[in-house]
Amino acid sequence: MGGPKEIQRQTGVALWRQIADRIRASINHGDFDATGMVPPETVLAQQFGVNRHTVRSALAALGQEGVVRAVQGRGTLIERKERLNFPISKRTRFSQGIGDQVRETRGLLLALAEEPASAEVARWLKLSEGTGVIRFETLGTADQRPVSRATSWFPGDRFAGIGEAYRKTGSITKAFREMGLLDYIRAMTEISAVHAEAGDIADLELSPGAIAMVTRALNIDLSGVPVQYSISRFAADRVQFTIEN
Amino acid sequence: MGGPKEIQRQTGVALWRQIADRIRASINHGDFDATGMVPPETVLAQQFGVNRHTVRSALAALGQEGVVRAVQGRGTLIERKERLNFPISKRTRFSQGIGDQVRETRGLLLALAEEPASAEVARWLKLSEGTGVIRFETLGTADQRPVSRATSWFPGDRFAGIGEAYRKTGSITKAFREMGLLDYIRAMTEISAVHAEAGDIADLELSPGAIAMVTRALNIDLSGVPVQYSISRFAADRVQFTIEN
DNA sequence: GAAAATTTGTCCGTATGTATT
DNA sequence: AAATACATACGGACAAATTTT
Repeated sequence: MGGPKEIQRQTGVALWRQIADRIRASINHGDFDATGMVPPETVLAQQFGVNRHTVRSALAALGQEGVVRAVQGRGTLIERKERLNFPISKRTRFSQGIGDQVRETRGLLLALAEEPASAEVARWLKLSEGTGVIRFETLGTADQRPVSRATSWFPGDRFAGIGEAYRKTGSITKAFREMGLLDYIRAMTEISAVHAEAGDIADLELSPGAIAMVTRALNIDLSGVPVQYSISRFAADRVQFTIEN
Repeated sequence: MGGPKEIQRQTGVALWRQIADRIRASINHGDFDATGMVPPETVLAQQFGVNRHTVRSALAALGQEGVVRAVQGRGTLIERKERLNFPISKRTRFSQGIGDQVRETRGLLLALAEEPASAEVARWLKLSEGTGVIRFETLGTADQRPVSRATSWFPGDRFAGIGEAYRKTGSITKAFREMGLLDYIRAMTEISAVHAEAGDIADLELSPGAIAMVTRALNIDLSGVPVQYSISRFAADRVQFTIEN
């Protein structure tokens, strides 16, 4: 396909938008399946008979959609996506819910600290502000792909040593069990969506402009005492949530 | 603040990124509260000592974040955002949940049609594929701002005439009541986030690159019979969802 | 391992179109 | 009608990252 593709000027539809639509269609049609990449910008520019910058605008739009991901020096990769489903219920656990969808799930402890509770953390954990809490920074992966980046807080007195337990097991549920907490309940989950920030892009291997779904969740024990408050940031193009009532 | 602002070249951080960060900071600092708008691109370009296109890259990034919204011929408006909270539970209803957060909520019926059920709709409503269903296209607004754009399907035989009832009342709950269905339950809700498509941008008054949260939900009556399946698209920067267990 | 080629990223400059004031 | 302001498109130059030679 050497000749210039049929895109039209002065129609009220911007060239970059027409080109983006055509490239998306080609991707969906499987034209680039051999390489998994879009042709170089210079090649596309020549094929469409436009300036390279116009092609870049088109690819930028597709990047925002999550259809492609540009890598400097390498090329523009086509993103394949299968979404993991996270069921949210009283029994919500990270690894359990998606256990049947992937081969391997892991929780990696990035950082662990003991600190005084902020006003927000204290409110959710029903502690006095400044009480000692344990903070986890964890990365959730499924099949070697990062899926979520979470910050969790636990009451410090009750769960001293939970860091070790988590390192050993790679699971909050199992760590709780080692600490004598046999069961817990998801009391509240809040979900919103934002544009990925620099930290998300690094931790979750996202492209700039990607979407992060942010959840704030509270877990309580069977007598209603808060045991974990966490803020998680998910790679939006790799997950969805379901609530079954 | 007349002179050129301090942005640095050759630091490994792109000029447009530095400028975006500075403009965001100025907005948060309230520097532009008088007009509610960012200064014109040409002015910013001069202030920062860069080309207008570099400023445009910065503003485009802020547009993606939802911080600003450019309007051709007018200027670049600063977006104020207060997020509406949508509780999701067995008793989930659009207007009820957010009733205490806004002064006025409305549901507007954009389109109404009777059609044969697609495979997907039939599966959720537990009908045979091709059975007659009623399709609603509705726009949800809160305080004159569009919040959600929903497509809903109802079993055609049971709810013939529901369009009229909805037009009169502006509420699904009340329309159901007029049809003799006094109560219903939210059985399932699925939440994901995507980049807004052209339709979202038009209906929800979003900027290109904004985020849409997509929910798929099923309502059933008290004996478990499906009464409504709907796919809704929310302006992500105006909403959040909470699940209370 | 080093050099060259390839490919995307950033920035500037200019011109013209389109929408609003 | 004119001025203002954003939108699109082109052209060039160089930087940065990766792959190939």
